[in-house]
Amino acid sequence: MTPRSTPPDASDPAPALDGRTPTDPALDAPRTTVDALVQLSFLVQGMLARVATAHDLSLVQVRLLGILRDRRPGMLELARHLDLDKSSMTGLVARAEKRGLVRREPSPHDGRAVLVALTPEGRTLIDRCAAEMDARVAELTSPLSAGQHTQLRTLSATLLRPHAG
Amino acid sequence: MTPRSTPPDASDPAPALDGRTPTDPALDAPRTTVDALVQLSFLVQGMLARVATAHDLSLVQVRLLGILRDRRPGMLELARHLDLDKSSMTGLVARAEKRGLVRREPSPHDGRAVLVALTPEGRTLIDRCAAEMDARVAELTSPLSAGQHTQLRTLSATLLRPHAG
DNA sequence: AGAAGTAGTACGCGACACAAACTAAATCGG
DNA sequence: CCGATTTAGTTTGTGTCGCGTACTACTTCT
Repeated sequence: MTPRSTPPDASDPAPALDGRTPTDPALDAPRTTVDALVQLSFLVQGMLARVATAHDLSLVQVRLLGILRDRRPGMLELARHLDLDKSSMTGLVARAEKRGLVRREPSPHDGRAVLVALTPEGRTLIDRCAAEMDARVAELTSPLSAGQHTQLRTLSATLLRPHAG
Repeated sequence: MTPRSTPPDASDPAPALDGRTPTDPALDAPRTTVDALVQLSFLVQGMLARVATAHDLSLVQVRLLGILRDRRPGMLELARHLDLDKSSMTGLVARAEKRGLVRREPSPHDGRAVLVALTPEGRTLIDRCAAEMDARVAELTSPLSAGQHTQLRTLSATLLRPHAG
């Protein structure tokens, strides 16, 4: 009864990659680990997106402000963090700037570069938004026992570790 | 050494809600369960999005085609599944139709309704795409032991159950 | 038959993302 | 020091996406 060393279900034919919640009345638990991860990611992202739009922000803008909480990067570094083209940053930052959430300042060391920083209004907004997101997701995990919390953190760490960078 | 009964970290002040992978060299494991879930969701969604764009599809289009794999819903039902406004469906389906991935047919029972179905080309594409997504995410979970696979499925089921519907 | 509800579309708007072309500043090789 | 190259960022144009509003056509209720 040794656990087999191959993942038990990676070749299942029809994973639920559409992000919908199955409507089957009885057995709607994910049948494969892949399904579990995909469905979970859609659930979490949906929550985050809902909170973001409640604050009149897109998810990308939340990520932008979130990065700026402890950094003052240039446009290119921002683009790398957000996995966007540099040309996409211009509009993104411009819109945030027009709303007074963000400030552009010239780099002291590089005449080409622009540093992006949170304004006090931006900080207030992202803090409020992050707190609410935290609350929502915390509520999601509330049915878990303390041991399950630990399990989930451990599993996530294992999955995230090879992708740090 | 009994595990405490309160969730250990739900009130941590600064969760990494920006979806970036921490760049700290040493300790980059998520410190809270919420962080773990959020980071994981961004990682998975990023993978799915990359595969989708590799097939010249958006994530929403993949979800659309995914739903149609085993259904032939009307526009309104599609909108409900995708959490979109019904007016957003028109364009979405129209673009997919223009690419020959999807077919609109009148409902036999309701003169107003339109049923949306996959074309053979659409089925080929979504199958290929889903298989690749499955492979990517399966690769992500490959460092997990068989027991950890089960753990993750169980945890996900617990988290997803209250949100089925 | 007439009133009310429902399914879908049309249109206008803005956000978002990319690619390609461009400007300006830094850096490199000689 | 000077020209060539690289780098940071913007501009412009195109297309997707999503919403709200208004509209049409068909059903359903009474």
